[in-house]
Amino acid sequence: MAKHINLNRLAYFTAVVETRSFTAAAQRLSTTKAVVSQQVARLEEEIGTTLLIRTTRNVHATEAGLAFYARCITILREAEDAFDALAERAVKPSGLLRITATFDYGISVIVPKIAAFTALYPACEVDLSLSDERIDLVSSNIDMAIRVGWLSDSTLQARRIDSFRQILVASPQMAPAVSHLDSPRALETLPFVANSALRHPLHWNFSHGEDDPIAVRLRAAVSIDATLGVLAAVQAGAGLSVLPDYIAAPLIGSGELIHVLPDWSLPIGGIFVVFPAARYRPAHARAFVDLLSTPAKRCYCR
Amino acid sequence: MAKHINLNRLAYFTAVVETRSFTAAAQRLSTTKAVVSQQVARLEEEIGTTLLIRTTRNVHATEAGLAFYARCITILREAEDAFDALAERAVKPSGLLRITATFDYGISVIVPKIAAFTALYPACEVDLSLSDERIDLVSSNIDMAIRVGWLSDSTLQARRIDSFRQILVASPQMAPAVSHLDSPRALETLPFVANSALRHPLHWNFSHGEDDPIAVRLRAAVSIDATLGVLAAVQAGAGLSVLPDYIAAPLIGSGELIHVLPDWSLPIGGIFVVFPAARYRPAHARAFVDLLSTPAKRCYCR
DNA sequence: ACATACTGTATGTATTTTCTATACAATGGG
DNA sequence: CCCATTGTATAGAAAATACATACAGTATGT
Repeated sequence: MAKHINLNRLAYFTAVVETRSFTAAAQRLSTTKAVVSQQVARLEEEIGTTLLIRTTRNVHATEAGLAFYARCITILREAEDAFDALAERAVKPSGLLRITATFDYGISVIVPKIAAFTALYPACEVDLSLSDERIDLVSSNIDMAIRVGWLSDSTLQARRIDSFRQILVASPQMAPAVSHLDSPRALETLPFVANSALRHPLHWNFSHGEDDPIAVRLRAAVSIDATLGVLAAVQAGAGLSVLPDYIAAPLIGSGELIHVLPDWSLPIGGIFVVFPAARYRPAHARAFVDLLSTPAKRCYCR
Repeated sequence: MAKHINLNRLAYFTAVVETRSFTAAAQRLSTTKAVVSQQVARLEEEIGTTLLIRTTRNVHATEAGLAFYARCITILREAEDAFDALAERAVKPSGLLRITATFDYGISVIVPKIAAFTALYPACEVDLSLSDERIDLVSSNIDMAIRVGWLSDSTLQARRIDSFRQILVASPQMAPAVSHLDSPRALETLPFVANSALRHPLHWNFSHGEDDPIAVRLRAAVSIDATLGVLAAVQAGAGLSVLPDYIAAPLIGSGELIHVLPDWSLPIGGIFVVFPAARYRPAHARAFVDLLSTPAKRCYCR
């Protein structure tokens, strides 16, 4: 068996056959005739067959050369098509985009974005997986994950696409107990719905203007490991809790929740999009991130 | 438009997809994993798309990579077929073999050889062009020419496959005039049929044993430019002439011609097969030359 | 839990291949 | 017969590839 086949030489050979000239072939390939001559010579050497008969004035293919040429052009045509298809895919978003996001942010922010995205790029399909677990992007073949809070795993490529405020809320039925509060200290005796998905569900730093933040340790009446569950508990009157603005703001606006201690603020969190460690991002992923990064016209608080 | 496509990288990529491992792919290609890694990385760089997602423990193709892989395997399969077809053609004689030969030698020697050749290689067809002219092998797309005598054109590749004696003959009806001759000198007054296809149709050097040859200049009663025409003239009694042994011997054996001055010999000529200046000879041409070179069991003179 | 073996990648160097820039022999046209 | 043009040859430069090794990360086996 021959060592290895060098497919790159096929292009030189076909160019010579088609132009019936080494010089013209060199021009078409924008190289020199010496290179074309050498490449074709090596091709013939590799396959041990004379493909072209050259005189100083004329070039034409042998019988074997003609048969080989016929195969070459289909091979080259197919290769070109394959590369073109990739290039098109790289430029024009298409195909299936697999996303994972947390329940809360996914439902309230990502789903509307996806709707806008598929309207913009009809060639794209989106598969959204809502889960608060940290799924392995590679083994699940996921193009991007939307993660809320603070990044822990640093091996993956991430990009901050948004930030969120955390808001202390209560149900309107608790208004009598919370509307007169003027310091976070007073919260320590009130029932609190803990979000056990957080790293420190009961420890909160409240800031007021330029003053130093006040660290408060709350008392968990209920612990739930999903933000939307916390919301339900709060709405059911189980206690106060902290919710991200993208959840709380609409409900505060509609009066379904009340903003407790509105002059005090909690740390700002980040929304990150995380990618598998791929060198080149597919076009649909790039396009979706662009859409995510465009400033939404939402203005939850204030 | 991208610079240039390097088709050689496709083999590396497909090997990784099929083995699901860079290491295994390297083994299959009998190279190192570092090379495979680099080649695939460059392929991805060239096309600007991530084809494979690698973790330290696992490799699998992206959506784009899978689509590209599907195209790659057909391309590689076709290329392999194309090269295999060439190799087979180089090994197993097949296809059309174009030969040109002189009328005389062609008819008396080549045609029987061709019959044997096509019987031996049923996949071969032979196109024999009988002509005493020196045809241009390249422009006529001829695989080999059988030439008789002495080579003049040295740019072509040639190989001596046979030699022939030249025999002074006459028709039996001239026997009274020639049977008593004992020296070539006596020929100068006899009618001679000149073969004007030769370079010096009337000038002949007769040798006798170890003596110096005797140069004789003959008188052309008739000039004909084809050996078979000369034969016909001789048989018609137009005069003496010199014929190659492969023509004369059978006729002498059957008594249709007589050998004049049988103790004197004329220069030995060569039979040459001439090829176009191709580096690699097609298999059917090689096989035919092999057949030509096998010593025929003919023994015309003596 | 921890050592281990194995993964893919990175790096530096050697080797091969390809390119560039000539010069050259051969050939056909004017 | 001169001259332009053909394909090839050659040497040196540049690039690509191969090789050997080292490394970081992670499954696996105990």
